[in-house]
Amino acid sequence: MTDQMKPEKDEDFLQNCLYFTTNRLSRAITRMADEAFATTGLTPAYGYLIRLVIGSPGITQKELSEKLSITPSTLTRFVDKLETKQLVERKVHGKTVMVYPTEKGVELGPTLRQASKKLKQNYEELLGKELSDQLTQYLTSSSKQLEK
Amino acid sequence: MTDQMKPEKDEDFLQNCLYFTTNRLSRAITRMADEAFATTGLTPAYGYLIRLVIGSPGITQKELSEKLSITPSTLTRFVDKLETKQLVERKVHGKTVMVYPTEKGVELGPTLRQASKKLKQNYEELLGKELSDQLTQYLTSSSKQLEK
DNA sequence: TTTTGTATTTTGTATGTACAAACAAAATTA
DNA sequence: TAATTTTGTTTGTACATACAAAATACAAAA
Repeated sequence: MTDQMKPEKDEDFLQNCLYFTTNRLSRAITRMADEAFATTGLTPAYGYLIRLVIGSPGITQKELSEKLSITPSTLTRFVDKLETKQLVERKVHGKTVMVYPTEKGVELGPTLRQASKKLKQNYEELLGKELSDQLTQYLTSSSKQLEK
Repeated sequence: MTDQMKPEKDEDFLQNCLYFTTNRLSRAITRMADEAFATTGLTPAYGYLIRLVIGSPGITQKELSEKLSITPSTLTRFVDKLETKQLVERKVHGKTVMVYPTEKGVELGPTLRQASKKLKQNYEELLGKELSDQLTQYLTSSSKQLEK
């Protein structure tokens, strides 16, 4: 296993970098996810946000931003948009804001779960269930460690 | 191993979704990468682009967008900015554009490699070399499969 | 009660990125 | 050679996202 056997390719520094490879996959999977969610009228990020709200009506924005691992400012914009579409509503309670699903929001729940399911089927078909699961698990644990 | 033993948590649908987990890690590692590259005056994406140009002077935009797995339109914007900073220059050749590093660009090379190295050290410290390497490899092979 | 601190949210601004459409050059076909 | 198709690039526009600073509101101390 000498150096002559595996010549260093020019672009290896890309393939070996976690930053690059993560973002590369992010672009690919986001494309797939957008497609799978096209029928819902929402992008996947919003879909997941609504599902959290449906699952815990009255959840605060703080909690939402933590569960989604996005910054509070981003969350504010997301909720703004969902409120405009009348899928959720805010109730201010002192300095915290609680978010509730509207009836229309609740009705969207099954459609959203459906889209998630289709997305999962799509990528599992390309990657295999093994790799998908393994990768997903690694990603979660790595995120937790890096977020500290 | 019955259902009572592992109660489904509300937010499991997030943790189990490759779309979500990938983007979550993407946000975390991008934050780290931005820090590591702060000294270079460029964000990591631009840094890698320059390194490719230094490694293959005259590389076309098409090739660059393929190696970086970004769309041609995004690449155009990147090269625009690097040209403004006088780190690369374009030479139009028919309908293709060839990109060359300027002297200033070449000089930046070592600094960029340094930053990449520091980035890698940083995340390996948090994740361990094992996991980092394994994950990176999985990410590359998954991307290849999903990009088809 | 006023002040001072702290936590939550919002706003201003910037970046990376995509898609679709426009454009321009080259290659193919008639 | 003229017309058509393909390929590479650019531009317009939009979205997810972040950070830093401002606003808001409660809590604790003076």
